[in-house]
Amino acid sequence: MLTLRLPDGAIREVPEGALPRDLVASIGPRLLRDAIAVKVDGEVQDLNTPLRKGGDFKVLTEKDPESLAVLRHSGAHILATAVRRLRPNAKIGFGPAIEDGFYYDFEVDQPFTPEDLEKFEAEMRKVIAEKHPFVREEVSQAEARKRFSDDPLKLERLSEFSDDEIISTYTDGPFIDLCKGPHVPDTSYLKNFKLLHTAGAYWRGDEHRQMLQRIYATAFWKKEDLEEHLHRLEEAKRRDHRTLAQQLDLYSTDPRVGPGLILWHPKGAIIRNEIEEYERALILRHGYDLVYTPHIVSEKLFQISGHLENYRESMFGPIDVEGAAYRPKPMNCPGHICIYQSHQRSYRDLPLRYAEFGSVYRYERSGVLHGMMRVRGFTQDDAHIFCTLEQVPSEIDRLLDLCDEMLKTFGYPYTIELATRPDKAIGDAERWKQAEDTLAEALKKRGQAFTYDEGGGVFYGPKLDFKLIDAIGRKWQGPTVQLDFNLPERFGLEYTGADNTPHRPTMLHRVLVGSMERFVGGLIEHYAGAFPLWLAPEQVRVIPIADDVKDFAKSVVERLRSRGARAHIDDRSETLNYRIRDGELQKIPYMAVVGKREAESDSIALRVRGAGKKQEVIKVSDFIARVEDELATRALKP
RNA sequence: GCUGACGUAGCUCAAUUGGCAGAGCAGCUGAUUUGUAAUCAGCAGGUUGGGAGUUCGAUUCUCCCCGUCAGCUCCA
Repeated sequence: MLTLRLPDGAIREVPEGALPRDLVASIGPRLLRDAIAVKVDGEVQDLNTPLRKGGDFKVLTEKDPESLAVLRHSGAHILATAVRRLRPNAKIGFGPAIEDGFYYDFEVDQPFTPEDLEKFEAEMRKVIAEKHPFVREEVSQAEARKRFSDDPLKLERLSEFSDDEIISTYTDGPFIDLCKGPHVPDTSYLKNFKLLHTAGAYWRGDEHRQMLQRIYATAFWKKEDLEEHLHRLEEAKRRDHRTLAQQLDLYSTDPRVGPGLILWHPKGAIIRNEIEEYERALILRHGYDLVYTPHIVSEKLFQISGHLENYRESMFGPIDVEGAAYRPKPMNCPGHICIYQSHQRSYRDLPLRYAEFGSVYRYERSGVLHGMMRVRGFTQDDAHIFCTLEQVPSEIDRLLDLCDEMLKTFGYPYTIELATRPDKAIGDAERWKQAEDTLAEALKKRGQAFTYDEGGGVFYGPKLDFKLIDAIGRKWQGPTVQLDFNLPERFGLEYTGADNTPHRPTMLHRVLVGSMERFVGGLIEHYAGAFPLWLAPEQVRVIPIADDVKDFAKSVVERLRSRGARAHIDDRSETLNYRIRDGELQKIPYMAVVGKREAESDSIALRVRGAGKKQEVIKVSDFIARVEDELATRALKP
């Protein structure tokens, strides 16, 4: 007998092998109707899988988040069912639920076209209407091989099962799949879904193996949720930094320059420069020293650092200089280390914090390049902190302050992950544990919530990853702080301690924005191109209604400029409506319309971006004060 | 790098089965002097991404290269 504990504390005893369906029915017929699956001892299983263990027992309905993954996984089977009907020769790969939906991989002679997707979707609706039950069977290896004799990909997976593993198959009408489940009771449960796109995907994610055709799709319980999801995809498209950057004239690329290399236009450069100036002031306040290091350096340096050994394939090739090999730098750390080593260092010098907006070049495979987000040349706001082991906690504490201040300025909420020892790691386990604990301690001490990213650390040390959450809820890579055991060893870094003997300093790598290119790209999407005043390339556009107030308009521009605002006049001989529209499309934060009335009272009719016709007439002096205040505080909103 | 799709004026897009490459916006010139999201007219703008091939004839068909996009893989 199995003992099951229901959420209300009630205890049920059922014989081993009993079906959850029957137990749910005995709790209530209404509950059975709503039941999608059950959770036993923390594990989700479907209603028709025999119970094998006792423990906490919970019936999952549409309300439980776990049930959505079950629905989506079943959606993948239904997709495969439809594909198999229309393309009987398609070999099936895997079809799991993923974060926002599900996919299924097929091996086919002819790749899928968008028209195919429409047909598959129509066929899926038929399968759904036919209301095939998902039937689970547990079978022997031999029986399974028979059932999947025409599916080489499944046979490959079957060969990996150990003898004591349960092999289960699921059928829904005409389709059978090797699958451990769980599934919804029948195909009619899938109501709100959409096939999204196709793409190639390597079999088992291995680029040396054949490429399968993947169909991505999504599904939700409620129609509104599906629509909201599709709307979110639209919204992401609307905010695409590549489109917005073109409209706003922020950057471009040029095949003559080379793919993945960004040309910052004047307006984009203003944004970047504002960020750099802000950050420079910020880090000077936080005790950093600014340094500069060369863009190409002798390859020998990267032999010492180990970059050549570990990242050779993503470094640009050597440049021959009088017989010596030089490389564009992929990292700034070796240069900073050389500065450290330019003197003998005392414990009194530490911590030393070297910061640089360092441009680095990394070879990225052509297929991964993406706007400003993934490029071959970018500028890191890089810094390296050299300190004693004892100073690490206080340095981490400082860094957390720094990151928090910066992320608030840009209006990003964030979460923190502590990435621990990866499989491929140097240094002993003891040291890793100690370093991880140091980081965790520093976080806990200030009551900072964080999660662990097990095995996510870099080979030379654990790290803290800040994940930014943007305006439409997407996560982005934010600041990172890494502890490094490797480079101080490799370069033989030393400082003289109070005991007059040499000691090895500890090194922290940290970036705040990371790649300036990626960060600005992210900001474009976060703000949907409508930058807060301090970042806006053009902050105020002054629009004289007619030529007779042009001089007054010019004086308004001059007064704004003299207080540090980026103001321009739009005195083109276009209609007022035309110029207003242009200003809105360019997402200018403030438009100051001036006519006779304003000129006579030294005021402006202020139009705030996005506020439409709502406008107020204010004195020029008041407006300047308002702008100055907003700039000084780097206000996110007017 | 791989799979698939795409590449026509600065931008967004047209162009029957292979038959003189077009529009809107932007630009320039002129007129218009405007009270809160597109004033009117004229002009100019192209080796149809590059190269080769098939053809009487290629934006259209074939091949190679370059680039872009969706993914896969990768990301110190």
